[in-house]
Amino acid sequence: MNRRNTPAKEAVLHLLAQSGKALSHDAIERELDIDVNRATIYRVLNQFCEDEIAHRIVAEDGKQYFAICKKCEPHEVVHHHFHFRCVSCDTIECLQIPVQYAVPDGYDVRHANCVLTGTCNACA
Amino acid sequence: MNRRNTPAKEAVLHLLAQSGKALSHDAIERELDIDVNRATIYRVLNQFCEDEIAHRIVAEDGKQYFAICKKCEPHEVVHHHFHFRCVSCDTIECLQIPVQYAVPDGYDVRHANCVLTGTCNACA
DNA sequence: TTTGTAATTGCAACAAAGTTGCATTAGTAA
DNA sequence: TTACTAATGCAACTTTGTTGCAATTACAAA
Repeated sequence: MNRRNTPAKEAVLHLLAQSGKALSHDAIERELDIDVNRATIYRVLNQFCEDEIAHRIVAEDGKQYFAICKKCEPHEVVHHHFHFRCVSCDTIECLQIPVQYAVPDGYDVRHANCVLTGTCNACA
Repeated sequence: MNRRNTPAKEAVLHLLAQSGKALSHDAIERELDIDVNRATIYRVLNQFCEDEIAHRIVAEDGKQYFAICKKCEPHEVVHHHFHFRCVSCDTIECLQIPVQYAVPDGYDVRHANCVLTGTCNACA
């Protein structure tokens, strides 16, 4: 499936890159300059994840958040870092802190979804 | 608000305790011996979390899972351990592995939601 | 430039998870 | 037994995310 460049993709990509944070679908829809249908935004975001342009985090609110973080560009085998959700400013950011663990024998970890919640330094 | 003992609460509590895993609402509804309304199950589960009898984990599927784990009974200030979701047997269990991190200055962590995903030793 | 194909989009309908208002039922303390 | 109020069931609703389908549109090839 060849990818095509479209205004919707460009706008979402730009927004994610420029925000530097993990954004939920509704935040993206709200902050986008142009009008893009909800379904389209989801499709674009899912495609970004498929193509490993962005990664997806599921927060405690059960919602998906999408982020592009340069630091994890060279996708490691276990490209996992903590995320921080600030309850005050309601944003999620990627922390450059690797998730460290040692699982019991026989366990095979393919993915990690780690979100810390609290207040960030800007809101302290 | 005084708590009352009811068949629904007892059944859910017993199921959670006996399963030893983190269960989603629908798994609970399915495995319960008695019929309990969906809304009631949610209310019971939320109450357990409020009373710190159980804890809630949100997995990558965006669903809430509830668990009672004896090991974390004496609720530490930061009572956080990893959870493991096995994609093969579709269960979530509490790992007795503490979540370790060092957040940047000014960040105040109140809660952690960490789920590792892969295959467990039973399914390897 | 023009054209053809398939990727993309919008719309509407849908599914799943979870919550809530309200009337009824049922613990439990007095 | 009684009275009070917590708990329940039901139905309606909200939110998040997905999907089928017809209409557009990006883009490579002619």
